[in-house]
Amino acid sequence: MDDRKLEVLRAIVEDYVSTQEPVGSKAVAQRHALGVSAATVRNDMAYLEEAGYIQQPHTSAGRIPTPKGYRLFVDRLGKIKPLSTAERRAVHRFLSEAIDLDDVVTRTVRLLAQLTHQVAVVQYPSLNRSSVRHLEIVAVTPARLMIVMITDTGRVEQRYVETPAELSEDHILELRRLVNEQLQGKALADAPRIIADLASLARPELRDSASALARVLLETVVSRTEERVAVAGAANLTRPGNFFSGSLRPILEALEEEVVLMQLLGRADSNALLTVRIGDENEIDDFRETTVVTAGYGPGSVVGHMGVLGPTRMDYPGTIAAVRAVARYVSEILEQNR
Amino acid sequence: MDDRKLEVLRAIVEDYVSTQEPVGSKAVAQRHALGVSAATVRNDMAYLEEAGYIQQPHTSAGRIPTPKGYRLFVDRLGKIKPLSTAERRAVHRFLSEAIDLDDVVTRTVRLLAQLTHQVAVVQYPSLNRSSVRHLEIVAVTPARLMIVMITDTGRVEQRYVETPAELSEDHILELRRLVNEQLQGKALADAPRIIADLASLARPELRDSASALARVLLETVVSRTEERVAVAGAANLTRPGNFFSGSLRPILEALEEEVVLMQLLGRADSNALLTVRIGDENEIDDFRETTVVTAGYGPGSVVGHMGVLGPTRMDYPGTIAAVRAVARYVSEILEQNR
DNA sequence: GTTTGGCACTCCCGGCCCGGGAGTGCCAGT
DNA sequence: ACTGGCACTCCCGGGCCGGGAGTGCCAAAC
Repeated sequence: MDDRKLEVLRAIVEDYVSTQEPVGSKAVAQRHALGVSAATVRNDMAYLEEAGYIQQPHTSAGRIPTPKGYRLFVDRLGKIKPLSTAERRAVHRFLSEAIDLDDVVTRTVRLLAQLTHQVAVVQYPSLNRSSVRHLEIVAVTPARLMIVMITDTGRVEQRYVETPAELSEDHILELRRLVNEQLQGKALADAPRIIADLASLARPELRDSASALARVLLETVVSRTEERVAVAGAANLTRPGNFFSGSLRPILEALEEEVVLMQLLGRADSNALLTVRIGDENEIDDFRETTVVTAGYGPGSVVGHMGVLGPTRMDYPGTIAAVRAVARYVSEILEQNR
Repeated sequence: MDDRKLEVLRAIVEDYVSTQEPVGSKAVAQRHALGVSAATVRNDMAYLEEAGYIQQPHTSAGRIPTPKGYRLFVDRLGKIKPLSTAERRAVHRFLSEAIDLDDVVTRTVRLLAQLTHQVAVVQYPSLNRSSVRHLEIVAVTPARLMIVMITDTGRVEQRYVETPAELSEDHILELRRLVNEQLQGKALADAPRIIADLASLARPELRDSASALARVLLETVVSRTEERVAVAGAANLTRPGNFFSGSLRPILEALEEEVVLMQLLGRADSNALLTVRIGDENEIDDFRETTVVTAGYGPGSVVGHMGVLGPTRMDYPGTIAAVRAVARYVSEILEQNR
């Protein structure tokens, strides 16, 4: 595979991304000073098509890249173009105004959508990668408690507990001390084990209440609300160029399914800095024409993922740069708030 | 205005809503046993058109209702059709599984979207219609506090406070007692007044910290995150019949703008049980072809609104019944959790 | 006076055809 | 190995046309 052939592929990808129209040999020869004629480009194109990097929508049309072609472009040809300093400054300013975790996530997802003109998805810090900062127990009525769990990433979870007996103010203080002694600073992944022993550590008269508490706590740390995600920029799906061959329907539906979104953001265990999944690499039927660019974020270690979702014909260098920059800055913020 | 003319209007609205196609005189005469011929119906139609209740998309097409026509239908003709018992049971089961306020809102908005096949919008309980259940103060570091406010509707707000001096465990206990004594059970609308005096009630050595705390508390109760809303069912915009004459773009954009959504849900001060705003009654340009059905909800008094948004050609009786039923049941749940 | 059947008229809609244009593949020449 | 030329293919948009649905009006009937 010739150097010039690679240049031709790059030209096709770049032109197609910016014009959204199949690109012909003449256009490539003229607009990118390759120093060869259109006929030569045609020969190279025939080769690239044979090799599966580009294709024709129909005979006698220009060429468009295949997923395989985009893959080669991303891996070997695209030079990531960093954000402008103005953009960079805007990111910093906008994110540093966030007042709490919810706000950080909300702002992040909007920012990503706006920077990339695509649909953005941000996962809330995953509970099983966080640790307990504090557990609070509040009496709502004498036999009804509210427990509030605050994690090191700033997530707050609350649950109600019905206790078998009425509890005095002192009892509550005691329970609060107990659970915090045991759980504070511990990783949530380890919490179930600790919680199992919780009741046995309480004084006999409190044991029943403690085990009711433990039951709800356990539910909280393995809760199904664990994987929350925020979405923004759905309107970008209707941008002229972002038109998907099918209808928007399945995409819009998928965007409301947490399960699907989590699948798109990637395995929870992946610690890769940045991932680009192109077309059918996504393994979900409705996303055959979709590219997903994701990055992990977190203070030190990865606690969640964020990403952007758009048509395979996207501006890869720009999108990758934006996702990476935002993920880095959010990580910094979480680091500071620890 | 003749009784039969009203029947003709009802027939037109019902047929148009179900078929999405202009309805002609023949269809009306046949399908709705009016006992008159098509020619007679034509005369009535001419009258209804003259009066502004229906219109022709073009000469020699059938008629479709105007917003004014829908309005008359809703006010005088539509008999609300209650949910089936199966639906009713599904609503109860689905909502009663909610584990916290967030979950209630999320489930509600999905339920509404699913029941009505439209876009659903639910406002979180408005802070200034709630009261304080409990305030929690947690030391993150000796000079950094986290305050968590829990309202009677179950909303949780958190903020960080940097204190001018390091505080001992006892100091924190004291501050916690102070703010709870002053604020517990008080309406948030009254809170600013109370907070203003907070610092003066603290012991001299805590006064600086108390006023730092008060500043953040004040910010919290008048916070701009006050009006949170949840949206679901955007995919329903792409249903065949829900096709808006323009593109989806402006609608999708509006759905991500809290300000616009709040405007659609209606003035915060409206206590009307149920509101239907048809077409240009919405006073927002992008929603000229949209109907919004909203209801207030809350334990006893209204603390927020929920609603459904769809094309003017919607199933009014069904939608109204669904919104009303869900709003009632959510109110019950909030009542129980108090 | 209201209702009805008849009838001419209007307008949309889908299918069809057609010419222009863009792009290709191939070939012979450099 | 590259280039210019050329015939070929196919999409696309515009224009044309006939069928069908629905109307408005009128004269006759109830």
